[in-house]
Amino acid sequence: MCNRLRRPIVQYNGILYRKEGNMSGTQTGLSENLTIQDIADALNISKTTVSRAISGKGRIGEETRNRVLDYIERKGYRPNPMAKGLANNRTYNIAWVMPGDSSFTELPFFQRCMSGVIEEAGNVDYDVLITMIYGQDNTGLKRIISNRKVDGVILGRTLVNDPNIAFLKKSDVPFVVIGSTDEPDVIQVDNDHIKACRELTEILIMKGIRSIMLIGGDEAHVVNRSRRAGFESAIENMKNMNISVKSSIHMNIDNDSMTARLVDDALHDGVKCIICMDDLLCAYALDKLHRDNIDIPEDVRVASFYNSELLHNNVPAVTALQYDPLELGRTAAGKLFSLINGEEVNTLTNLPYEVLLKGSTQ
Amino acid sequence: MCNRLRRPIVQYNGILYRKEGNMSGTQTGLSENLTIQDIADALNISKTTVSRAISGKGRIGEETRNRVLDYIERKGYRPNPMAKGLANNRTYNIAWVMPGDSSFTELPFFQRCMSGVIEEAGNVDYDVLITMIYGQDNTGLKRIISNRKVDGVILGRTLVNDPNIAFLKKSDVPFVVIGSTDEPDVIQVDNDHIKACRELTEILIMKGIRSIMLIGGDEAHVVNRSRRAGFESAIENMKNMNISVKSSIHMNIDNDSMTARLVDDALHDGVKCIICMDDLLCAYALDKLHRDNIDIPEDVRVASFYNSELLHNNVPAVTALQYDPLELGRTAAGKLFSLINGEEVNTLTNLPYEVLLKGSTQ
DNA sequence: TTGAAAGCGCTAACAA
DNA sequence: TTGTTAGCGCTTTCAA
Repeated sequence: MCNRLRRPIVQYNGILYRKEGNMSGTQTGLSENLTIQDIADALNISKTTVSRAISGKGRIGEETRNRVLDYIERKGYRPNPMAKGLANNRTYNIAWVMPGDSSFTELPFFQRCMSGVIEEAGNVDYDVLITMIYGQDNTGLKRIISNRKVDGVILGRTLVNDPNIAFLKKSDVPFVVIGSTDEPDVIQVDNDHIKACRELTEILIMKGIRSIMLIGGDEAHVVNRSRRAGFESAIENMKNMNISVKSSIHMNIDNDSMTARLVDDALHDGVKCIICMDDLLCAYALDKLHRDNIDIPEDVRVASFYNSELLHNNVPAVTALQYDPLELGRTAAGKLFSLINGEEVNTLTNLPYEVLLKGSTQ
Repeated sequence: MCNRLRRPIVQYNGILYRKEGNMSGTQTGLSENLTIQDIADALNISKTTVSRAISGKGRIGEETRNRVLDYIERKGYRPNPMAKGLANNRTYNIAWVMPGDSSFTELPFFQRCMSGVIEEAGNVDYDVLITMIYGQDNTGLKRIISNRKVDGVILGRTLVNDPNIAFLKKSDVPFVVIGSTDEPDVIQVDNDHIKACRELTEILIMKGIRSIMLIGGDEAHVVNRSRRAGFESAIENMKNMNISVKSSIHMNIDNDSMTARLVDDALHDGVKCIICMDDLLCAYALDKLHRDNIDIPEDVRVASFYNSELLHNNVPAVTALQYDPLELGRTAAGKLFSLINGEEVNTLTNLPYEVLLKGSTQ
């Protein structure tokens, strides 16, 4: 059951005759598995001409082209991607690579990036194949590459000394990363986290805050290092302006109890502002503060270096940096298609960000 | 830049000679783009023989086969999927279709199902192409189907009168749905929600609860109708046993304020147990109860027809039904590959569930 | 047990 | 402007 239709081949005297036309009066109203040969036969022209009409490459008479295009339109012809792929050495697929650990996979960030990638791919009739990296295990990616299942790859995030980047560089497949890396010659699409975090931190300090705690995530992730660097650079800048700020930084925090403990410490030490590197950490911190009936912003201010739905229902609204992951995905895919088409692409692209100043730091 | 290697074709006197061997001393240690012809040449046998050694089909000498397999192993040969696909009329890809509205995409449920699908696909050297349905808009799915980019499709959830199921049935592409449907002849993988919800409801009633409110989601989703049916059937059963239970059902609830209002009503009406159809609704309800300082289970008991991380941090722990989405994904993919290989597959598969009785209904 | 050759559906170089 | 033909890398039929 469920076999695709195949044009019947009829055999007489050991000679193969292809049955003319196509056999389907289909339910979808589309002729299935029509080939350019069928079209050529129907219009009394050659395959080449049909191919030219479709691709737009090579000279072809205006009238002939229209005849072909009309016919194709009417019959709902779609080229066979396998055949095209074989002839062009292309798959018309790209890969989207994202972390497989559920704590990351489920972050809206990656979902949105992926949507952007899919959207952009659809525009050029490409599809998106998905694979996950589970910790160190990138067998999925390796399979896809060595099987030559895609024309390019988008890496959803970057690690410090990223083994996947190293692998992709060697693999000779075009790729783009969402995020930043020190690795040279890698096409990167990112937000300028250093600048954004510096800006937000400086704004808070300018508001008079003189004691800040920064709660940060896994240092293996480039983005977390960038956020830290932005924060530190703000503190440094202020110092140069003779504004001295007491600050502490706590990295590699990844669960609610660690966060709660830090929040306790902060309150105990008279910290006036807690900045969290991402939405999840911030949600943990807010949770803890609410449980303890601490008033925000009266008792302590709170800000997040990444905004998301997780923070949307909080009262008061949370000051945060806002990015557009959908656009990151779209842009990365756009760059990748340029690469695939052999165009030059600049290495670094920074997308804009917004600083949302809300009640939590009033 | 970044173009794939192509074997150089050298032309003398108008005759094309393919340059022997392959040109790469590659960084990956794998010979790239080796073909069966190259292997045949190297071993002084024919393409056909090589093909036979690889596929295992057709007669071939033990020794020849081993020579070929050894060579392939050493050189890291991987067949070109485009060429194989063209010859076999296969793509070696399947599609995973899930709702694109962010409120759904981001549910852990779909992520896990997808992981299961990807895992199972990897086992048979297939890859997973992803597409999303945005409300009524299934152009992505249509593109994939009419472009013949996949050998089969897995639909991540079912709707009442699902237009995607109708579309796929007409399309002649094998497909499996995760969820249930009234549509005949559709391969379905699901949990028995009716039975599970009936069971949990009956257990709660047996514990002495005589007034229950059910808060449910979108009735366009088959799963929500099933959960409702299970609940109703429990009430009915109890009635037949002369246990009369006061109950109310509220469907199509999809945000926190609607939920909060219902919780208010429940408390006002002396409802003793609030059951939510899914994790998100339950999280909304718990939020509201905590804000109002209502004691669980003393003042009101709470249960959920779907367990997830969203409920894990609640105190007390929440009574809920538990499923294994990863296994749903794996199973659905397994069925799909059977279909693709022309095997018979039974239409209905129900995976097990667990009833977790926790503190929230003590 | 092995090989020659045709075919999958498309592109592109060359000829007309 | 159009057609002929070879080729992409694999499978499969038929013959040896």
